[in-house]
Amino acid sequence: MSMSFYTADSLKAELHERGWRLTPQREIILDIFQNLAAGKHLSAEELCDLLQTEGHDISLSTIYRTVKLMARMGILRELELAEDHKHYEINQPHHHHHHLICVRCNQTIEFKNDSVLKIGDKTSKKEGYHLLDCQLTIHAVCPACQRSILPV
Amino acid sequence: MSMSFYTADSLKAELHERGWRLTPQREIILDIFQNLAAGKHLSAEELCDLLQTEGHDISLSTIYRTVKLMARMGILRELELAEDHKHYEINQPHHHHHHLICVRCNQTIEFKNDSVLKIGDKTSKKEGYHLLDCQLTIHAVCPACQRSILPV
DNA sequence: ATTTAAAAGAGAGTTATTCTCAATAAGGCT
DNA sequence: AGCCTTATTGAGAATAACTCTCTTTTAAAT
Repeated sequence: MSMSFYTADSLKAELHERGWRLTPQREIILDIFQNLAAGKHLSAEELCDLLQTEGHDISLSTIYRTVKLMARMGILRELELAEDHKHYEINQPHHHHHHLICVRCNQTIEFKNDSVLKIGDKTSKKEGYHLLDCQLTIHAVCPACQRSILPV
Repeated sequence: MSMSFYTADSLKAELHERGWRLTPQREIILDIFQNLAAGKHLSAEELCDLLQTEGHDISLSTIYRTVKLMARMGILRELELAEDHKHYEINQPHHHHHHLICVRCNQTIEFKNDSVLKIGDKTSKKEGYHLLDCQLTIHAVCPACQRSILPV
C-alpha cells in the first residue's frame, strides 16, 4: 500500500527484487489497468478482449498468470462480485472503495469509507502481516429485487 | 440481520412466505451449521462429508442448492478465503467477524470489529438495500511468508 | 385422500482457471 | 556484442467447482 502509482520502471524494480523479469506483456497489462476509468474493473476475458481490440495478442494463460501475480504483489485488487468469475482493478489508496452487491441481480454500487482502510492497516499491523488490500463487501437485496415477488 | 438464531420453525415460516417448502434436507443442513463451533466454516464438499459421517445421504446437487439458497436468505455467509471454492458459515451478528488472509499460504485469522457492521448498516440503508451480510476481507502477506524468499 | 408444484437425486454438462511442455526471450555476465 | 541461464510465453489439454436437466419423490394446501 506504499505505492500509489505504478510505472514500467517501478514494476521492473519490484520484479527484479524477486528475480523476476519485466516482459512486454506485463507492461502492457499494467498499462491497461492504469488507464482504466476510476472504479472500472475487468475480468480475465474482458481484459483479453480489450487487449485484442488494441492490437495486443496476449494469450489467456499469460493473462490469468499476470493478473494473479499482480494481485499478489498488491498492484491489482481481486474482486468477487457475486458472479462466477473474478474481476481486477488497479489498487490505488486514493481511489480506495468498496462494494454493495445485490445477491439477486448482481447490481453493484461502489462506496467510499475512510475508516475501512484504517481498520485494515491496524489489524494487519497488529498481526505482523504486510497489507496488500482490504475490501468491505456488503451482500444485500436492492430495492427493485425487494419489490419483485420472483424467487431467490 | 434481524434474526439472531434460526429454528426449524423460523426457517419453515421464512420459506413459506415465498411459497417454498421445508424439507428434511434443509432442516438437517441448517442444524449442521447451527451446531458448528463458532467461526467454523465448511465448503460444499466438506459439508457433504460431514453429513455422511452423521448418516445423512444428501446429494451434492441439493447441498449446493441449499447453501446458495440460505446465503441468499441471509442465513449463511458465503466466504471467499483465497481458495478456489467457497466456504459457508452461519450468519449470526453476535459472532460477526472478518478475515485476514495470507495470499501466499492462505493462512487465515479471524478478527472482530464493531464498526464494520455499523458501516454496512448505514451504507445499505442509505441506498435502500436490505442488508444480508457484510465482510471485511484483508489480503496480506503473513510473517512467515514475508521471511521466505520463495516465489509469489 | 387427492392434487399440484416444489424439491431431491443422479449424472451429464459447463466454464473459469490451472497445468504441461516445448519454444522464446529477459537480463546478467564476459 | 554475444552467450548463457532460466523465467516466461503460448497453445491446448486437464481440472474441478458448480450448474443444469430430467425423472422421481414429497411437502403441504384443498
